[in-house]
Amino acid sequence: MGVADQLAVIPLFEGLPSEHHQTLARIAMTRSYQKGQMIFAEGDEGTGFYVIQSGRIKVFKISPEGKEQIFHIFGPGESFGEVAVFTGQGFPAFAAADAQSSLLFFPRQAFVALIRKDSSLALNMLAVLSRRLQKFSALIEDLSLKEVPARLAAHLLYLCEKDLDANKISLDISKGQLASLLGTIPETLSRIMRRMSRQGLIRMKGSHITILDRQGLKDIATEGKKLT
Amino acid sequence: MGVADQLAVIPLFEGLPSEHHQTLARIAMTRSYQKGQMIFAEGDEGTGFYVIQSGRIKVFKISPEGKEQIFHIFGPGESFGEVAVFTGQGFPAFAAADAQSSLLFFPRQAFVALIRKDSSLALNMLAVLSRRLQKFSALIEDLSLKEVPARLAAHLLYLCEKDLDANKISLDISKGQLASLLGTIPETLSRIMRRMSRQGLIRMKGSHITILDRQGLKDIATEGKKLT
DNA sequence: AATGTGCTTTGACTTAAGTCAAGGACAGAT
DNA sequence: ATCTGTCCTTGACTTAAGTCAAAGCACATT
Repeated sequence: MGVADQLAVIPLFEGLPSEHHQTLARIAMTRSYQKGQMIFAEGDEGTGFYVIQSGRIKVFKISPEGKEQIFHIFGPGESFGEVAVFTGQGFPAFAAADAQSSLLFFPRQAFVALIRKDSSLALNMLAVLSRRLQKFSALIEDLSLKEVPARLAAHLLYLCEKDLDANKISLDISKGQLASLLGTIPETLSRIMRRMSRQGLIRMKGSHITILDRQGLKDIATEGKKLT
Repeated sequence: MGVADQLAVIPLFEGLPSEHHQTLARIAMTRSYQKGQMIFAEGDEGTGFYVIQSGRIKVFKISPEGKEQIFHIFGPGESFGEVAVFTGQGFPAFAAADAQSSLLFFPRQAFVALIRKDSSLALNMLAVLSRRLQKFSALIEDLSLKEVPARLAAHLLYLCEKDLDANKISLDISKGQLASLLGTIPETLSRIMRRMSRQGLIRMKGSHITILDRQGLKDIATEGKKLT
């Protein structure tokens, strides 16, 4: 399968005329990254953006004391680094490979030229950014208005909807990373998970989590209901 | 001055051919709001977005316990509510008038049709959303990685750059609102301001703040330097 | 099986920030 | 000038969550 065919099925490029997929494929450059390798740093000049072919990328910030807040973990078919393309300023965060990854890099100039010609591409991009803004809103809300148990409960429910695996979740990231994604630290996460287990809300075995009381979690996630 | 001329000078519509300003003016509808009046609620269907002619609008969320987090306070020439236009889902937050305000409402369908025809408009909108994403990134970083004194210090420095009023700031929002914007509560804000005064970093008199030690504030905002 | 390295858990402690409740201060209305 | 409501400040207290340090586990490598 050629690059153009891969592009045709990812949301950002969906519904475009296939000659545009050809053009996109022509301007894209493949880049590979080892697990742990940095893709760009906060402040780096935004010379283009990336689409993930395979692997996993985390976008994050680090405090002066070294604490890390993960903004988002992206998987195949998703894009990142677009913001810098349109603001003309540097990247607002760090990006690093979370696993061996293969990315497509789209250089800024060429891509902007393309977007000028194809309003569907522009609209798709607007939809992608809008959805990201929505996610960020949710994260801001969580960080400032909810406590950690509520964030964790919401996240578990989200995972189990996504995987629609009935009630079983298998974490594909480490618990340390999950903590950072939820804006907390591993110790706190661990303690809260234990409390949830004790209360019969979940069962835990390594990276496998079973949801035992969906309603109970919902109450903690949305209502102000407390975890004892 | 007609609406079209007003539109010509706001960032979102800058650089467009003037016949497009005419068209935009034709699809826009003027709406007025009293101070305190709700413009839309979280979850409301996103039938269009708004541009501010005059007044001030706050976009915010509320926790089940009633605590409020302000996401952004928008002034004349700025737009809000765009996200719902492009995701097709409901508004992700609340919006209310913070003062008597006059807004231009752009209905979704008509606006999307326009954006399809004019790629400069699309690019402008991409820039606006990208910049917002950048702001949100900064807010997330602040909320999860920094403590309140650092957020306040950063905000004060930001205000005094914006107004470039040498070292004097006059808050145009209440301290309660400032607290909500910084993700905290009035009591905490008050205490931290007092500590900053004691340390000779700022002088406070009602809603007038003078920055006495810019470097000291910078150290607190960016370095992990503590406020005693 | 033994070793080591990197996660995860646990406990004891500290701390930033929130809650509750009581005064002040200030502005507009009377 | 006085009232009255709203916002701001202050103090005493509580609490969620972070820090530090020490085990415990688990998996991969030798």
